[in-house]
Amino acid sequence: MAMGWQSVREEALRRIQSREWPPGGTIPNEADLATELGCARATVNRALRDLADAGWLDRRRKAGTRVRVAPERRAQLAIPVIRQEIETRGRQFGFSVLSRQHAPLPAREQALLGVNADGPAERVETLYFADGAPYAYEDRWLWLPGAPGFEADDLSAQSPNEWLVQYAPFSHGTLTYSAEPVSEQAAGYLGCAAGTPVMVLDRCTFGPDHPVTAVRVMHAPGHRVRLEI
Amino acid sequence: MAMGWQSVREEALRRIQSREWPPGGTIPNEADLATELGCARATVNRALRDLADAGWLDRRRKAGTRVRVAPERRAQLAIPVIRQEIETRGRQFGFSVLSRQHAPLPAREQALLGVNADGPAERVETLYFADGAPYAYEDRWLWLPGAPGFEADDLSAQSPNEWLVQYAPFSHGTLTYSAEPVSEQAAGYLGCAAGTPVMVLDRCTFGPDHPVTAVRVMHAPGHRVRLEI
DNA sequence: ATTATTTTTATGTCTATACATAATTGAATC
DNA sequence: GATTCAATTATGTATAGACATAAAAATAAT
Repeated sequence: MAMGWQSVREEALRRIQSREWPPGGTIPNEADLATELGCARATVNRALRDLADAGWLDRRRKAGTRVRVAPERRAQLAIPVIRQEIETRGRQFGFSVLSRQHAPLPAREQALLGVNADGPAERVETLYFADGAPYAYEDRWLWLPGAPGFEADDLSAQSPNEWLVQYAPFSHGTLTYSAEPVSEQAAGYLGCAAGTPVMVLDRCTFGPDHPVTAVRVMHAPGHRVRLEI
Repeated sequence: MAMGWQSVREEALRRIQSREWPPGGTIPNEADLATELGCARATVNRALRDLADAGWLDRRRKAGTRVRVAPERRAQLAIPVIRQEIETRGRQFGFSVLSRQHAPLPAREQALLGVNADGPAERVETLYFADGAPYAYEDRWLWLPGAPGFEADDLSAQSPNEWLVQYAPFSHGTLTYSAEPVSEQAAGYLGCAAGTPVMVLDRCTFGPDHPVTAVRVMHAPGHRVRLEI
């Protein structure tokens, strides 16, 4: 009857979903399960640890393992890299840098990035296309010390979006989606009426120590953000 | 120098982020690393497996372990349970069931859930409040065979949202966010002008075998969806 | 009754060893 | 050169055993 950890995981998940192990209840300990299933405790441990990571179980030393009443379900969203987003749908990717200039960080971006005004910064406005049609308008502020080499790149080969993925990949940050009426300016770029509801993504990116960039992406009307659970 | 797997993970991540192990490059094999760091291969294995799960490394048998060029960063979104969403911000949760009736599944929901029209279904409209102010309007369709017991509940104690979390927790599904002009009816409930841009969440939930529910949630203007990476 | 202390226990982790498996490498063959 | 097949190798997994650790439970002291 020897089982691998994946089989143990399956069996345990089956018992959870069938309520053989009811929500909130304590399940048998690792040693007993190992005996019952005919495998080593380490194998059971790996399976149960995996289920705990996935949010099905709660484990605490001595207290034992219990079935989560409301399994913590997390939806995962792959970080949007616009080129990928477009090309995986079989459409032609394109972009055009609308403007690029050095300028002091506006107050809003200073606050988002937690930087003082004095650092050198650059603003880049970019329009992205899918099959030639406007896909998104991006207004990006870079804190230059956080993105060394960006200044020198002419962005002819790759978009700012891709540049950052390639040269400043080791970062964390936050994404915030909201629904807003599109600004008059962005409406012009996106080819829609001003005030049309659009998905706006505000994204802040930080390197290990320093802030890197704050971006506002206004998607063309109809854009959807899809997550799986 | 003996290190636990977490220290090994830290050290490996440090080498990746410092480019001591450059993007695209192959890193030393587990056995060598174990020797270098003074621990067992299993410990290194666990650390590297974890980094691979997190998207930093690519591992293939025989081919070895290499550093991902563009680390796959995923943002995680906790599944929105409206009560939690509101209460974690220190606001008072409330809800009111606007309507509840049996009706055949409309074509749109049939398609979303992959069900034929014949099954019994129920529609529930709910308005959610935060500190007494409208927070979201929910239009939910339930496929009753997938939610046994729902019909009998009078929803006085808990909202449909919570009912499902509690009684049909073992599910998967999809979430789709979009920005749309609010319908005239929903605008009335939410207390805003018709056509105002709002975040709309379409959510389909499936049990292990059967569909359960299709929901459309229209959030009050200004709603934000925040993800961390 | 309350508090402090010890014991118990289930999970967390590490180790050495072994074998399994996928995939590359290289040799043998056509 | 192309194809087939075997050898090699790095990761994947399983195991028994050991000790660590957190926290509950039991006990002792106040």
